[in-house]
Amino acid sequence: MNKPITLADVARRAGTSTAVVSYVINDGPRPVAAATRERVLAAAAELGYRPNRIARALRSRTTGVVGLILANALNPYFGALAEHVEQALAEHDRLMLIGNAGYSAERQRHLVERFLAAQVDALVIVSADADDDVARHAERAGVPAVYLHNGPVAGRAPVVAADNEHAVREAVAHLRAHGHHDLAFLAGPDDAGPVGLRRRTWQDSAAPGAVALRSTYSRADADALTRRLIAGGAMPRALITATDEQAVGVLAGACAAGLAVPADLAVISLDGTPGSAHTAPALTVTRQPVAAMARQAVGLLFGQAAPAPAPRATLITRRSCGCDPR
Amino acid sequence: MNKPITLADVARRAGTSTAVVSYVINDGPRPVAAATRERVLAAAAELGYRPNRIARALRSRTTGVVGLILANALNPYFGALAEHVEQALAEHDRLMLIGNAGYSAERQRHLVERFLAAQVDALVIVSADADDDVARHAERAGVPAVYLHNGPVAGRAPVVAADNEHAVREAVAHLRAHGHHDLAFLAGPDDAGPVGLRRRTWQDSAAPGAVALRSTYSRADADALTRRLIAGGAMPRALITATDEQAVGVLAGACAAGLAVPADLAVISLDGTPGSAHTAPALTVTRQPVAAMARQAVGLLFGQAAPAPAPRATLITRRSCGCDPR
DNA sequence: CTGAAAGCGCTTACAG
DNA sequence: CTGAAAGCGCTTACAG
Repeated sequence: MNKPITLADVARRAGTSTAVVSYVINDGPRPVAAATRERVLAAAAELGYRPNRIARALRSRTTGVVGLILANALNPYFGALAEHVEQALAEHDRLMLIGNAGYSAERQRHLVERFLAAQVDALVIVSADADDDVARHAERAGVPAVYLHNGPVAGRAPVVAADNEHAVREAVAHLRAHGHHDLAFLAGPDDAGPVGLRRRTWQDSAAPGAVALRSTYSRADADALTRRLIAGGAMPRALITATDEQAVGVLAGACAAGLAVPADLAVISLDGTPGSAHTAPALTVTRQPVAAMARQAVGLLFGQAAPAPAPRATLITRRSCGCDPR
Repeated sequence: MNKPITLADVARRAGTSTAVVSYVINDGPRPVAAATRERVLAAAAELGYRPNRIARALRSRTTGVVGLILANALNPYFGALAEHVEQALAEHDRLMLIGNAGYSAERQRHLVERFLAAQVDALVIVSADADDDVARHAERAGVPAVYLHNGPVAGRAPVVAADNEHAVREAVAHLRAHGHHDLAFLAGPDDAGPVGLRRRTWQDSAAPGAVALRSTYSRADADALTRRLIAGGAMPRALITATDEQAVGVLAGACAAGLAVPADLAVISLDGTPGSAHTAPALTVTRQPVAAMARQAVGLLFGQAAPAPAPRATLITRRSCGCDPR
């Protein structure tokens, strides 16, 4: 509660001006004599000086804070993305403000406004709605923005996404190698974003005539759908799920209905979150390169990375496709 | 990129002073004549004025930002907590800075310093290490802090936790009602924090002589432990797991080793995250009142809630204990 | 009810 | 290499 030490306090103690103290603390932009620098550093240390970032932000128009907007914070795939964004940001000595859109375009817009009002230096958007180019608001305010995983294709802001087609082709090839010819696909509620791309790739490469199964991205919905399909005798023998959350729901539904995975149903999921290694049975997945994606997005924000080729997922074979690691 | 509108711009346009504009924008602290207020509001709207929060923060020494430190952001239980904290904060019109300690006391200390330097108005700490009373640093800086779920018992900052003993007793009673006498317990790596309390409650109420099983809070570890126990013929018939992550690992290990849940092994977990409803088989849990906990913690920060009784978990029976909802 | 002005703690031309 | 000073955009006593 004791009043904080300011630059002026340090300057007084070191017998110099605030300008010089600032130069020492920030290592620039002007040189300082070695002896003076020592005195300043000593004074700062003795006083326990900590710069007031708010004052610095007001003056230099940069807060050191980046906003992350998440389509849905409770989905572990997005959680993993957030985690890697935080790490990449920490390496740039930036703090992360987080907001959860909960799959709502309106909440997403609201968050963008709030974050801009908070004077974030930049925005990373894992969009809840690829049709709504919210990055425009940031652009208008002169704040750089980048979409991660999902964003409007026609917008001005860059979109960092994985090579979704590649992942699907890996899954298709692997299931075929297991001898499956009819490959079903559990898509999202609509064909927006990366999941739409995954659905279309499956269609083109594996099942031109088939119609995709659909559910929301919640475990509950995929679980319920699975039970319904099994009850109606309409469950396919081999299934690719667009996301891990859906795969987990499928496993739950199959278990509840007494259907054996992989004996009666082979499953491959396309996210590959860490949790997929410990389902019952363990999920075969294409593991999306979330760390690389996060790093690329943050790099773009700090002008360090040129637009790079989309990172590719790796196929991780486990039990659910019919492989048996034992 | 066009230069932002300031208070002064609005004042000029409305033909008044910046003081009056400020009074209008903030609805106080001085009254303003209705006519003047109208002019100001009109000018602000026409200009598209948005207050600069940084300047406001420097002057009023309050940023509208609260820091949340998470023991481990990738654990869905903590994720759910974070989600509810964000919601409670949004209701108070506060933004949330988030940091992940990754179970490291050192990273946690570092985050506290970073957040204090960023001038957060308050701190919510889901502590990675109950022995390290990091809230003291905040207190010294005059920043209110509250621990959530886990924190030092002897510290000055309040700790908001659920009634852990109650949850354990519910689980014990339910397993007994299923006819189980020997109840094993999967605890954490040590007895710190809420999990320690859960372990001791199990010990006292169900198995005074027994020794608890232990693993870290990762699915991988609980999975591996389970396989080892099964391979060694040492798997108990009824198990309470301290956390959902461990329960999920147990289910995965049991499935991999061909052990049937609940026929050969009954399981109850003590977190009750949303995901527990869709495991294979579905987990019976005591659902911790995370929303109430988050709300209580945030309430304490804003001086709205007196220390309240610890919220209690509810038992949700599903398949893994031997109940069959069908 | 309103206005002129100080000041929050920094950064950065500018002058020396 | 260093210092005196302006100014970032607000809020808030203070005087009227």
